[in-house]
Amino acid sequence: MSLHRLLLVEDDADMAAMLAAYLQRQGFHVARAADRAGALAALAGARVDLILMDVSLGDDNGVAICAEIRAAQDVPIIMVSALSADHQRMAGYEVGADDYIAKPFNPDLLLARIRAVLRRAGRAPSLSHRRRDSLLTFGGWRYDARRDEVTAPGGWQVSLSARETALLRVFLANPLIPLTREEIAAALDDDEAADRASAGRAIDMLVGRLRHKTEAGLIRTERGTGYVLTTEVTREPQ
Amino acid sequence: MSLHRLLLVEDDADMAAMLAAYLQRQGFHVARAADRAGALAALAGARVDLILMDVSLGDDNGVAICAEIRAAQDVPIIMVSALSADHQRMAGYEVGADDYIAKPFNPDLLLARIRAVLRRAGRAPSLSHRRRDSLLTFGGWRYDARRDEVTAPGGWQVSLSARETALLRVFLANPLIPLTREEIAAALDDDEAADRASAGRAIDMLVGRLRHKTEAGLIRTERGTGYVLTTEVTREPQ
DNA sequence: GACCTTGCGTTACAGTCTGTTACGCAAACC
DNA sequence: GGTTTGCGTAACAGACTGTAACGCAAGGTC
Repeated sequence: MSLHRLLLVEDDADMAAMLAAYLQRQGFHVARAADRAGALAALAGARVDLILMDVSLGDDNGVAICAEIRAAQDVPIIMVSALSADHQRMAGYEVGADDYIAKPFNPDLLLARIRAVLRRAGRAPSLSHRRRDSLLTFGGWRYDARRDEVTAPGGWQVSLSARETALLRVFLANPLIPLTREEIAAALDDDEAADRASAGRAIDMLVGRLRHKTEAGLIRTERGTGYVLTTEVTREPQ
Repeated sequence: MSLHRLLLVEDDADMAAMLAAYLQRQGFHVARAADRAGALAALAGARVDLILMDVSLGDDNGVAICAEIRAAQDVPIIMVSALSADHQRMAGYEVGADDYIAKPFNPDLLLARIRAVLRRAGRAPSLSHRRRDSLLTFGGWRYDARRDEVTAPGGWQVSLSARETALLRVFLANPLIPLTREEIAAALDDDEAADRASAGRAIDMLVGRLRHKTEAGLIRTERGTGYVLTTEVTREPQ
């Protein structure tokens, strides 16, 4: 595999130089740009495998540039911010960044994330799949597919197990539509085995647990049929 | 699995074009018809897995056409209406439509309903991203991504836990390349927690367990670095 | 309305999975 | 050869998840 080409978009010259040196030592080709114009020029000039972009770029807005690039090309982007404030973090996501890291960061962690994003980008299908529905809202609740985080209307985070999260995803993919236990089982196991699962009452238990953790009328029972998510699901409006 | 074939019956050319483009991008084959005659012709010409029909079609009545098609064939139908009035909705159901959606609709909701109807109709739904590298061989071993089955050279099946399977996938995606624990952790959690995981020795344990179950020199230790899969990985010609 | 049947919610429980800790061996370094 | 560092392994504990059992509630029948 040839070397990966990173484009570093950073207006702080010292930081940019340090990062570039570090990344080159780690085996990457590194191009640098300080502003929007430079970034677009670099993108036009050569193949770029991944962009590392500072959120705050003097006059320019990194988030806006990220969205602009995203709209035109399919280049993975990692946003870098000096602020770890949460709203900034969210802003990075909405725009379609593949990952986010806050300064000051652990160089090894940055490296791990770069490699993870590159690896994910290499297997394109899952990437676009995740980006599409990464932030969903339903009845005041939020689900962040990227981090598998569920947030209650009050802002409290609810921790779900792997299977509960998978179940929630099934419901979110089929809002307002009654689902039979067989359908749920098939969707969960991503394969057959629906017959086996439909025999027992594992789905009932799973729904019960999810319902208990969300403790709202989110999931209603359709007696004799199955279960329904009672709310619409929209992509993050905010 | 071949793509699902949708027939779009819609007399508004702009709406039809937009919907068709969207659905094609989502991985469906889309045929279009603007009226009753066109719809029947399309049905006669090729297999159709699902019909998306506007209720109001100029001179023609979508409800009547729906009933007509229903009487002749067993094709799932989703009715689309510009009116969200409930009696209309009921009319759509009575006529034999499988579902109903009101314009303007959320594209994701439409997609979810299409998938739900297709699933209920007994046609295999599910994601295609697993299919890509479904059969991998490495050093005499085989991994079937579709069934998550691992087969030893002798033909014996080895059962791996979810996490062990995920780890194996990471190695298979990076054959002959030494991976640090941080990289492995990042790839496994598909996100951060690389910092947390790198502290403990969970990865060591995981590798140890996988190594024990495969009990071969498949995974070698790179002292001071991490682990490597020692074999090439090839895609099975099926 | 009284009674019965069926379906579901809930609790208890057990098996499995997975990360942490501790200990000992092996490799590298002096 | 002695010491240090890194890793393999066993033991353990906590979490996750499916099964079984019990009881309540919704519908159905009279």
